[in-house]
Amino acid sequence: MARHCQIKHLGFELNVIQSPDTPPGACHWLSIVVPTPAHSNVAQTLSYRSDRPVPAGALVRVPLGRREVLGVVWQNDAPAPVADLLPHIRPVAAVLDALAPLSAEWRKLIDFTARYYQRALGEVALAALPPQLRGLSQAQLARRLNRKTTPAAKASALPADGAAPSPPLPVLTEEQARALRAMAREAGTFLLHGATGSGKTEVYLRASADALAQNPQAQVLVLTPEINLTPQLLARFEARFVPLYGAEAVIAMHSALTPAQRLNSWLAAHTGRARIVLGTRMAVLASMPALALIVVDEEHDPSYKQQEGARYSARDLAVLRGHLAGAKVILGSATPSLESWHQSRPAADGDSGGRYRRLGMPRRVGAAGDGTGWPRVHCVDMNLQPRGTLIAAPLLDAIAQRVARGQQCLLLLNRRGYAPVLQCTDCGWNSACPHCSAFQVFHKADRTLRCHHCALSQPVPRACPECGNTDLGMLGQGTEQLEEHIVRLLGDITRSDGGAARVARIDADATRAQGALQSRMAAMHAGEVDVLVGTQMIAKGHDFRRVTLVAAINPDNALFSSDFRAPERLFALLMQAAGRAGRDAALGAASEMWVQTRQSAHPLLLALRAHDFDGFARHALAERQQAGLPPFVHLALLRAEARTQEAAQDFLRAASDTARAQLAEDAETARLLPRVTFYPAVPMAMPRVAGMERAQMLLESPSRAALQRVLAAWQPILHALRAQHRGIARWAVDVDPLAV
DNA sequence: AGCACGCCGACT
DNA sequence: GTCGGCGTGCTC
Repeated sequence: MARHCQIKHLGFELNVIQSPDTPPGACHWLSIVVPTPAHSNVAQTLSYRSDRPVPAGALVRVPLGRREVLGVVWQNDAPAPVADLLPHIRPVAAVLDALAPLSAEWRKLIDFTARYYQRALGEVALAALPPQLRGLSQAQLARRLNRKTTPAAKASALPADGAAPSPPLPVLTEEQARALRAMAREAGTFLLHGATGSGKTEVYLRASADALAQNPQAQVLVLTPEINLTPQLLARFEARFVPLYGAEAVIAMHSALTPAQRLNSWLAAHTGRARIVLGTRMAVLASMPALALIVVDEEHDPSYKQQEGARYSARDLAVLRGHLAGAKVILGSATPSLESWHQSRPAADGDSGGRYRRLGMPRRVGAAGDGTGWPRVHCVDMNLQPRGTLIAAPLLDAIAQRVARGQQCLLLLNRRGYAPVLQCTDCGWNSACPHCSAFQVFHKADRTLRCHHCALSQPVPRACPECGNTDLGMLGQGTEQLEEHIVRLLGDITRSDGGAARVARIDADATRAQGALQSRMAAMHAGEVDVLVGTQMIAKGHDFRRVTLVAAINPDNALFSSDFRAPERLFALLMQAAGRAGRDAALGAASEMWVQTRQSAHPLLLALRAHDFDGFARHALAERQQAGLPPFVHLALLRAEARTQEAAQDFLRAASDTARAQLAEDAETARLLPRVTFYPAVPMAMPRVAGMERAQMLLESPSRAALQRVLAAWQPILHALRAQHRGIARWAVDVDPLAV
């Protein structure tokens, strides 16, 4: 082969020296990644040949079975495949050489992601590319690229000569300046712990400006939990950088884009035309050849963890990617995840400290004197309220006063619908979903019973389906009922302008229609709403300048959840919600946060009252350490779905037994076994969804590496076992699961 | 995942 | 006699 290639390179026609088992013209063996699903037995890369050299990272179209698919060259001039495979090797169909190859750094990132989260390389690689790229031929791609660089597009994309002077930048607070100086001094990952209103976004903007100014190619990646909840972040980046670098320089990347927009965004990032990519978790895998800075806003947000397919944490991958690319990483939050908090602990005696550098900004911008401009927290003890109270009298009073003064209120209730359960007062029938271990929720707006876990939706029965009793009762309260309730209670309250109080609701039901969320948010901003009722959707991202009262109506569930992260999430939600009140420092001191609870002495609520994240984190981390939970141990889950709970658990038990037996046989893996605990298979917290029984098994280890090695060795065992357990509909490994 | 091939019921 | 149900099996 080598001789053949060498001579061909000199321009000779050398078909004569080909032996019968050598395909004509083939002299470059390529390992190529193709879109193979996680649960397939296809190898990670497939071998193809090409008669001309193809660089690693190149996008190619290759035949796969009857189809032609998009692939990425993982290794060029790979060693010749084993002899019995040779006759099956097919040639590459086309090389999309209009595009620069994907960088080695990107390939390393994808490779790590696939291995760490136990998925097929091809699945991860192709999922990171825009779907439209799969269907594009070489010619179509070339046309697309040309269209993007027409003179007209170029002219409009570039800032005008002698552009209007950009508005003056805000003066930095001492804390902001200090944080920026610290980031400028060293490389690595920073945890920016900044109170709501302390000006974290301005720090992101300045750090981005620095990175972009240092190198005319440099790119910045900004991750945000949900882009439609944080339009203000995108608006601020555009306002700051479009005048400097042109309209094409700031692009969005998220799943709500049309396929064409997604392709365009990806191409802009890949070619370097985009200097700033602002996106959701998917954007962490975008090709950005000159990445210099990654910002992860609200780094504690659970939506950074992908919940299907490759279940990666975009926040964790951002840190890794920063390391691979030599880019700085800023993790920003008012309530950091306990993982990041622990990872950023300062060095102390006997402890070399975490790998991140922690930077604090406790003060709100414009806070007067020594105050922090933080709202006061009131806890209402619901044990002292009449049974069934939805809004306690003192809270209602406070709301009425605010409304009369022309100020806005936010009421948080994390339950959609009117009532969570419908029940017969006679025979005990209730609205249990026939397909899920959950209740169908009563939605009054369209008179339906709806299960929030499967698609089931049916008209509300007029009478009990079991006994015919027409007296059906409701249990619990949701946002619809809260809205109705507050409208009635505020009926005789008039606003300062003499009008009636206006109530609006924002939750997944109220905002299903296209643009409904935006229009309701706009009405709120315009002051056309006095009281906004909603789920946690309203606690995130949006700054409502005139809100001076925020109330959590019934947050107690989270205090007793079986999910060990529930308290952390609740604290973040309440802290975030409190931050919505009085964003203007002038109003901040006059603002209030109300919490209705039966647990007013709970340490979490005491910490909230004192605005003491450090205290909460210290307490929560001590609990985690004692209970042997992350970040002090590493977890992985094996999940299985089957028609019966028994079948699902049988599979998990077999997986555990086989794994331990096989791992023990090999000296290399036997060493790891004592370091990894296999817990018994148990039903999931929600055991039945859409007619499928779900079970899971927890694996725990103090060593990430040991857990990884065991999981990797487990993979082929699981594939083989699946064939024996026919009842298993699906199985998946979840590394670093959010909830167990 | 696609997309085959492959072996058993109601129709032009 | 065919059209087609989706059960197993492969993809360099």
